[in-house]
Amino acid sequence: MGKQKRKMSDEGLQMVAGRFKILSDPMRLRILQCLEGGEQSVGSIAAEVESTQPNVSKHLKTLQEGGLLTRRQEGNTVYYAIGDSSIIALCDLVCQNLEERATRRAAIYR
Amino acid sequence: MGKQKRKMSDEGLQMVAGRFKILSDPMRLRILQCLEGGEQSVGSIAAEVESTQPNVSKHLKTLQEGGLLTRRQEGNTVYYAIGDSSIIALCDLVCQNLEERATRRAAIYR
DNA sequence: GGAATGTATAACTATATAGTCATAGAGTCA
DNA sequence: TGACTCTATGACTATATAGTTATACATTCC
Repeated sequence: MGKQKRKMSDEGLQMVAGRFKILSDPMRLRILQCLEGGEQSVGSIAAEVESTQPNVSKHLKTLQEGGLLTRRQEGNTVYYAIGDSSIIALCDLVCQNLEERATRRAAIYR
Repeated sequence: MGKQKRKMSDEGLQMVAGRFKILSDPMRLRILQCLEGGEQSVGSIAAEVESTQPNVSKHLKTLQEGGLLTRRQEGNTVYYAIGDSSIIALCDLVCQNLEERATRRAAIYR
């Protein structure tokens, strides 16, 4: 019968949806993009994404609690880094897909 | 310098975030899962996901406008189907990742 | 101790949206 | 035409959350 796919449980769906939800905010994506270059402090991130420190702090918490970031405190400053590189791959996949769609659409209206 | 990654534009980030947002709801994931078996009518979907017809209709609209579903009307009934199979791959990726994380965590507490 | 710095949090506002119920639209069939 | 079926939409409620401002907390340095 080929690959038989079982339906996911409600908790499973909730978890997957939650994962996507974390990635469904432009500011959080900017933060992730910002951390692609490597570990960075909160203040440094806030400056780079051009947002306020409290706002960035909240997003960082969301990302870390979701398991996407690691947190390391050194003295007074806190450094965050990407803790799950598969996330970047995921984003790239979506980007690629959107680009394809755009290209196809452009081709139609050539 | 290896692969030099350019920062995405604000619109780009918005688009990617929007894509993730569509997938960030358990009911919509259930609907997608329901359509993995093939094209189905609105009523049939509503029954399978155990929700009301108006609610399912609204989610279907969201999914279709996001380019994830195709819509086909035959007489009185409307059939939706998965229009972008890469979405399923995306969900599977996340599932896989979550399972790995769970397994790893379980291994720690063995 | 006290000032300064870096981060987290609490309170609040504004906005978005999932779900429900009622109803409109549209197609089919008698 | 009228009854019936299937889908879409409008109005509404409840809930979640992004962003802001002020402030607490913690660490370092004098």
